Amino acid sequence: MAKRSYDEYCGLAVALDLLGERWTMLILRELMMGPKRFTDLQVGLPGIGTGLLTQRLRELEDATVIEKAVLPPPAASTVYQLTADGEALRAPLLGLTRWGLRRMGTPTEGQTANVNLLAFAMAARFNPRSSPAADGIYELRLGDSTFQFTIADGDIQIQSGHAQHALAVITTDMATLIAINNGAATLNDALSDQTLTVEGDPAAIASLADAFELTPVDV
Amino acid sequence: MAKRSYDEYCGLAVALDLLGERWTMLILRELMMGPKRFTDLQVGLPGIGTGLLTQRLRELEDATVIEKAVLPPPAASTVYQLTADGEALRAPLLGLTRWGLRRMGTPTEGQTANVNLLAFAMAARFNPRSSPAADGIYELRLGDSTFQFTIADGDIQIQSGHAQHALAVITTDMATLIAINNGAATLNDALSDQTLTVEGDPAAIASLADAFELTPVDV
DNA sequence: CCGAATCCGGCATGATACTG
DNA sequence: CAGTATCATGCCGGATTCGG
Repeated sequence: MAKRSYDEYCGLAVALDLLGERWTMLILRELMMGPKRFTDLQVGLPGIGTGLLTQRLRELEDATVIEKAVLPPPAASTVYQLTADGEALRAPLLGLTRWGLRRMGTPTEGQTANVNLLAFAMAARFNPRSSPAADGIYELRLGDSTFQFTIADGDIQIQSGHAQHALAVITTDMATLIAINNGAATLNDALSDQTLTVEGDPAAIASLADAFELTPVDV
Repeated sequence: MAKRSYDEYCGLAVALDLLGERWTMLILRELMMGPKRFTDLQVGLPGIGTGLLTQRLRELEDATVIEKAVLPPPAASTVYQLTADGEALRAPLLGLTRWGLRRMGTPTEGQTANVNLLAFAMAARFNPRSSPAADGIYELRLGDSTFQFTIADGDIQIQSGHAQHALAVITTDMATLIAINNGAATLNDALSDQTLTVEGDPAAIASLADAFELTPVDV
């Protein structure tokens, strides 16, 4: 039984034949934050059935967009992770995410919001055409979770976990990030009432504000 | 009856709630080449039913991604065109297209290939990070069809129709573009057997080859 | 000829229960 | 934990029809 296809000699049609099915791009979003297990993916994608997740993972694996890997002992659990082909989707998917961000206000009743999604939203704000002044490694602490941002060469990478040699460590909470994201508060507001604090290079926050297209801050 | 939604506070999920349904992004691809009528869209999207096209157009219109416009007399036909919100999708969609291009070989039996799709594929090859040396307006003649490329500021626009003050006019045919796109031939090959010719600024072709990530040419 | 509504068979999806 | 099996539902694809 042949898969449904647009059957057009067009890059977009070919890409969508694989990525355009329901849930597929959101699975890749999850994996852009680092390797994940089957169950972790399920948690990050409320509403997907186990059967559909299995099918999507197999399609992506067959297309060499993701691959299975076995973590070293003692964990020894199998995880899914992006291949080089999958990594190449980071920029366009972040572009779509940037576009979607502008259409979001405050989370509505029933809308899932969690630290992972907010950290990802932050990463998507990064402007690939910003000056390289913001290049470097940063750590974001959001409630109990920690993320690492790596900015280099007009690209941004986000991983869950601690950063090794961060230029700056940013500590804040979900409510503050939501407010900054939808324009209800500025970075300056958050800095002055200490709902967002920065340790490390004080100049870093100014470069980041520029790269993330936030209102300029007083350093 | 509420529309199906991922219900996540995430830019990508919000974008896909609108754009992730079948055909939607391909409709936008069609409109990225200029305003089109209902029937022209149908022709460019083999397999879509009239009902589904109507529904998708309405969804996109309600979301202010596209809008209806009435052409001035004597044409006086209604066309669909991108709004500013829709234009903002150009870069991410071209990014997805670039990704898909690398997964295409020669057109398979039953796969639709036409001048519009090939011109679009060419536009998608453009590297937004290339040097501004290629900035300008170009005309591409492909069989009986003519397209205009406008390169400026790291963005490329493609429209069907003649260009006004083109730096160069490139004339070629579908077979040649397909071969160049999938690496079966180089630009140099095509230039030497005259299956691709350039009128105008001879330096333009070298800049274009760089911006489109083709093998360098001997000028 | 263009734009759109309706009907319907078939397939994709979502939810749940079950298994190694 | 990592899937497989099953089934009800609803979306999609194609044909037909209808008004401007």
